[in-house]
Amino acid sequence: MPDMDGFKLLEHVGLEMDLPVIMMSVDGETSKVMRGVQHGACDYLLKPIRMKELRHIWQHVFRRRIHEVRDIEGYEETQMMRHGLDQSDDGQLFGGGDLTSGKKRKDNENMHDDKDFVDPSLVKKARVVWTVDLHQKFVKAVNQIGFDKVGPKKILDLMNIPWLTSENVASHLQKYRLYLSRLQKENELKASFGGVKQLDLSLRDAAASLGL
DNA sequence: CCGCGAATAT
DNA sequence: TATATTCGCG
Repeated sequence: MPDMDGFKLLEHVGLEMDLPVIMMSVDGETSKVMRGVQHGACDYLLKPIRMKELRHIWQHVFRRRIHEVRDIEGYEETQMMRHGLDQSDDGQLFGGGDLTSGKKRKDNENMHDDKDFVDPSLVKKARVVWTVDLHQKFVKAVNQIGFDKVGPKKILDLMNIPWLTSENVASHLQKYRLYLSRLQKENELKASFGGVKQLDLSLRDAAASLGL
């Protein structure tokens, strides 16, 4: 990336993609690390990264998530301002029992022993973006089937786009129908009350309430 | 169980 | 607003 560094990328991701970010760099300068974390990175790991860190990398995301939840719910809990610098190898990423001195750490969700699997609840499924291109295929399929017989499944098949689901199509179809009915409604009104301007709104409402 | 689609949620 | 998810129905 000739014209972008990790920080700029971090900014873009945070702004446009809603993905958790963990920065990695050989540069351990405190200011850089803080900058990364303060700008939304879940953590900042120093290279070379050790296997243990990698194995527990999800905890960085999870820890941050817990903080967010607690903030919202108004928990106070004095969490030491720890930015990413706890390079302490397997260093208790959750700050072990140290912070909450004395209290024993119960089997919190933290204690996850299941090593290697990423919590699916942390991974967001990408939203489908209905680009013009995609929409055109959609419309094409709809017309090809016939307005009356359309269903998400048929459309999906005709569109032939593997990653698309029938739910995606169903959702879009719902919107599409609303859009069409809106057009139709306007046309009907214009047809019967052509030039009338000021009364447009009240007439529409009257017609609607009468079930016309 | 499946496919829909209206309602509702995010 | 755009898209996702839920839920009752046939």
